[in-house]
Amino acid sequence: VNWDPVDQTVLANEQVIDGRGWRSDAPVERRKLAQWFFRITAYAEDLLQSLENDLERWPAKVRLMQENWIGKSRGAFIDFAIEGRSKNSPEKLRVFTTRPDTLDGATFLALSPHHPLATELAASDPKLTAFIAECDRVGTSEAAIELAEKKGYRTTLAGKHPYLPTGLPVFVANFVLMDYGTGAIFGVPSGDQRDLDFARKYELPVIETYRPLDSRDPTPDEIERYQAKFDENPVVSIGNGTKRESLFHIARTAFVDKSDTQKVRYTAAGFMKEREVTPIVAIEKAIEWLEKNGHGEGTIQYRLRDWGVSRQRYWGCPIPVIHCEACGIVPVPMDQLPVELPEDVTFDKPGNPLDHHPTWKHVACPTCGGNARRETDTFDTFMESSWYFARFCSPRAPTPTERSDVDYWLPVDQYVGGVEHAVLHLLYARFYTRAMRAGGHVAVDEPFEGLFTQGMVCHETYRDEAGNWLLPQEIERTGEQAVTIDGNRPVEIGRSEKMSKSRKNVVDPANIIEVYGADTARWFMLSDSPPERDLEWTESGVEGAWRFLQRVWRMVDDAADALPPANRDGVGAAMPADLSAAATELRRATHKTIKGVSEDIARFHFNKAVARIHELVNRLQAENSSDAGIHHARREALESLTLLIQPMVPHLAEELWSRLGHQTLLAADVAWPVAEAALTIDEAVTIAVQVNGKLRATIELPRDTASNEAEAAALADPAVQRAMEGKAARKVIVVPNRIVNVVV
RNA sequence: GCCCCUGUGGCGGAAUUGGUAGACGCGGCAGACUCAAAAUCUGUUGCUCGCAAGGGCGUGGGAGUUCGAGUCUCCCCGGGGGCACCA
Repeated sequence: VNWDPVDQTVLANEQVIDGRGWRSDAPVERRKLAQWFFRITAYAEDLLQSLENDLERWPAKVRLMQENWIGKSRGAFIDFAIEGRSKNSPEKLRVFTTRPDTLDGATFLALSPHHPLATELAASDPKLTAFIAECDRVGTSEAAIELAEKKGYRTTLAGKHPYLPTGLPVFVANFVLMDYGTGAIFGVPSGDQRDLDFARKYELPVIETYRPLDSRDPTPDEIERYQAKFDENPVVSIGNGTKRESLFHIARTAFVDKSDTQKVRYTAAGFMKEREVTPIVAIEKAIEWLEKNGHGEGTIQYRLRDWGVSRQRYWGCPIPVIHCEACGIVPVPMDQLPVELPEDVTFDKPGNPLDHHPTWKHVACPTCGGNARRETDTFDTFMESSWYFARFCSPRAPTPTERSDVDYWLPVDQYVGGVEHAVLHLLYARFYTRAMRAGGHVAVDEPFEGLFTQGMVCHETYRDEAGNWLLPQEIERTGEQAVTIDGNRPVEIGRSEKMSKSRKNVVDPANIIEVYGADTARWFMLSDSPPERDLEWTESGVEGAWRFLQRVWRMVDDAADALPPANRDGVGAAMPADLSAAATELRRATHKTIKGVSEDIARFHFNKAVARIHELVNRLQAENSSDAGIHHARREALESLTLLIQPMVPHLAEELWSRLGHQTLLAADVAWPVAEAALTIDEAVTIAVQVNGKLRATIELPRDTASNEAEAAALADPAVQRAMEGKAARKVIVVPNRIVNVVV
């Protein structure tokens, strides 16, 4: 773990900045601590499989992020015989590799500084002890790793290659991780850039294992030039004990290719007869050979690590465990749960207040009654969010869940959240649900059937000449420039970013609601951009939304008195049988809008739904017919409009409903409108006519006009004839109700 | 470094999934109303040549497939995100 020696607490990777604690600025150490973990790795395969099979309504991006995070790798354990070891160390060193096919090129072995063998060697080697301590001082942050040099310490041990005479010196190396694979690796400089860099540094040979099929052998001239360049670190190639020529193409760049389609040529490959195969095939051949000859076995490794849930914090749920000298670790008995936090804690010194508390941690052992110590670590904050949805189904139940309730409600039909939880909350909750299933608390595997990841709200950033961040209301914009409101100091306009308190690019919803009302704020947010994308908050955009809502109100208010009486039961009045053409056209517009908006909302395309509503309003305002039927059609249109905007602007919609003469409550009493199918289809269609793929005319035809008639109509169009320049049509493509393309 | 997404007017974004590119909104321009302004309304608004009629060009760049490409394929460039001593 990352340990902050000043604050005396574990830090998450995100809280380590340039190798130092984010608050204390002290160099972070790596420390081995007794911590509680949840064995999420036991579900690695299950979690991975369900990503593909059970989460169709999750965004592909989130599924991919989880897939990468779980990080499944097919590979092999290889056991190398070790020479020069002490009597009680194991005979063989086991390494993990995803590329057993490159075994020919192995020229060294490397251990993690925390590998048991390294620890053992360090006991009698002060220099190695110092080297390991140095490795520990380097933080685990990205920046620290970037800066850290790849360093190795050459031990007196040597590994034996399974079938080649190559000697394999054993290093302890700072870049080998203890918690992935076996904590030991074999190095293949020709097939891995990092191994190549390492080989250069410690003057290890580079042995080719495979090369592109189309590569040729180097000419003597090239070898000479190559040798001149790298004479201090010669590249040699040995296959089956026979000396080969130097390999210029791996001089500086390792050849790393793991294609499952592209074959490569293996230059030696003692584990198979074939020479030209894909690496994927070669990997399986190598595993076969290892297993048959007792040098190792095929395996699958995951990058996913167990979930460390211990926190040295006061604000958390105490981990319900008691440590007893005599009985070991004892769970707190059911009847003593929940363990409650003491309220008389102090925060006057660094570290965990629960640990400092004079009495809280001293308890009797539930098993033997002797003196025992309560666990003072608390659970990670992600614990609670991992199962709240199950608890919410029956919040007052005496048990964690009530099966009849969770069976009824779960899984969650539609979950909405930010993508930043892709490999935090969303992964933990999936794991936790599986654990709850195993414990009989729920019956489902997956907590969230559908997932929608919405974007962030963004705003421009502003700073004064001193570099201080300014709130949007502290500045005044004029075109491209901006000045402070008070002192007319110049303001630098920065790029738009996710709203945050630290950058002050926030807009207080209370102000917006005060000036424009909540309906306007909602309407703008929904209309501006698709919800999965970031939203750029702009004053002018809000103004526009506000203007539109004013327009809708005026339109309904002006029209209401001339309409036929409202239908007490709901939408619309009975339509007269002999509707005018204009009225029918208006009805079509209404019903097409109902259909479109309903579909858009179901697909989360709120901005498109808003656009359609705009179109209907524009259409209604342009309507200037005055026959009797139009008033019926208008009532239907206005009431439908009111219903369609209700989910987005509920206050306005309720007012409109009332103004339209209704006594009922729109939100509670009135059903969502249903489009009449016959009215959602136009009788005439506009068909585009192309000549050689270029648009030359559009023609109006009745819907479903026969292809030969559409063709004739297209060819008769003067603009089309002009474009054809008197030539005969060689070919005419007709797509019904859509397009006619004339090829001349 | 590896993996993924993305690129459309001045801006946010549409485009029935291979069939009229730019819906709708913001912004701009012109006009009406007004003593004037605000508000509102009308028209116009991809670029370009043209008095006009009418052309030409156009979805980051280049090639390809197709009667037809924003949409499909390949290469390149830009932007964003995820992972990262993972052997």
